[in-house]
Amino acid sequence: MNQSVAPYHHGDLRNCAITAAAELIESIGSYDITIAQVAKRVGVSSPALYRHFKDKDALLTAVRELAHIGIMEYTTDAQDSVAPGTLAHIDALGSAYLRFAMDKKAFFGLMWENHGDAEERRAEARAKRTGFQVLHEAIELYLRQQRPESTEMSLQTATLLWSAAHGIATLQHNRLLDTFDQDADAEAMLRTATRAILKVDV
Amino acid sequence: MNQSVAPYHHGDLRNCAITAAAELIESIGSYDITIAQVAKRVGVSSPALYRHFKDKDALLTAVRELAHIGIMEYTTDAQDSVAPGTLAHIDALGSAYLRFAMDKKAFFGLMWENHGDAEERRAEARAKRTGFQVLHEAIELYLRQQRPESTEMSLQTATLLWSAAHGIATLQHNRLLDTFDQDADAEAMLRTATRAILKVDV
DNA sequence: ATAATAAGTTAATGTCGTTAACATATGAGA
DNA sequence: TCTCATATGTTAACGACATTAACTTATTAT
Repeated sequence: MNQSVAPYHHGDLRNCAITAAAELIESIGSYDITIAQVAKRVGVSSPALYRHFKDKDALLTAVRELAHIGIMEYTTDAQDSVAPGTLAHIDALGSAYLRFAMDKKAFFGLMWENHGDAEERRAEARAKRTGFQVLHEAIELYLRQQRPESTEMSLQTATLLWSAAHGIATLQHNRLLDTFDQDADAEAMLRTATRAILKVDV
Repeated sequence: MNQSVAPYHHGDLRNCAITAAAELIESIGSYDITIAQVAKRVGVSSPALYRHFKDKDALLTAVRELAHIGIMEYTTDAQDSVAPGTLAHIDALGSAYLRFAMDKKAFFGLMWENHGDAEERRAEARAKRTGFQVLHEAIELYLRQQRPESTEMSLQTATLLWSAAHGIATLQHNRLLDTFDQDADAEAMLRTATRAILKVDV
């Protein structure tokens, strides 16, 4: 049998360690954590974790997966109350992205780091692409309905809009938005960017 | 006398250490360096550096200043060949930003980290604001000449354009642009974003 | 010339990631 | 049920690192 979860001695150390690491990160607001801290939190010795993770980075990679799930939840929730392919839909996706970045600062920072071996990176790229697809589909639908002549640009448009959202989120994350413009409002900025990029008259 | 540079035993350890750290960062393509590595490069013992820097982060902060100077050079060069306040001027600034991000990957990554004590952070915020001012002024000039009715929006416009550039640069830096769109071209994207945000017909 | 101080040295400390060597629990098959 | 291979855990130990302590030497001001 090759069940992915093997409750031997501890029961489920691998998952507990991931959860503990995530909690730790959330509680200290930084992903600069220690194997020893995680081990202590689970009530196990540090080397025990090496039975389940190649190294510290493998543990963080697992936490990054959690973060991807987390942002996907924000995204999914955001879509519940909007009609697919509307401008409101696209706004809701952007807003979810910005809210996740602020609510879960440490996770947001962590999930865009890129360490890990090639295999881990490939897996993460897949997760990120999946998140991107949601935006891409919303935009493709929007363009097909509102600007059919631009439908073929949907991929470029989605990439650009994601970049804008990511830039706003990142700068806000680093407190730079305030530094540049005391009155900056991330959500308003993204709405402006969205309309400009989709060429909707404001 | 209180000369900021005091050439005692070594001559000018402080500056040499900063330079050595920068060279090291450039050569390994990562800002994950070690006090010992820097000390060795300068030919001095590790603790010697603590006569000049409160801690490792203070050294990295000094390197960040170098990085800011570096990006400012790209910016200044970019402005040499363009007429102030033109669209070409704004494009040149954006292009310089993207080129710096790719040419000096490690520095670009380092300069947006925010560690350090409050004092250091304040100093860095000033440097960043100075860089931002260049874009802000170019945009203000552009709007005054081309879209006088939007001149009052220059600060918001500059902040938004910077965000877009930063997002594109960051995603490219993390290899995510390729992940989303195989054919993504950062410069072309930024030009598109610029025109959309400035509401110039393409 | 000398005292104060600036700037360097080696030794030592504590933390961390990681591996080694060893111990024990679990499940599969005799 | 007994036994063994293996999975999972423990403590001890190592090397890298940031940092501090204690000590030494060079420079400057008097």
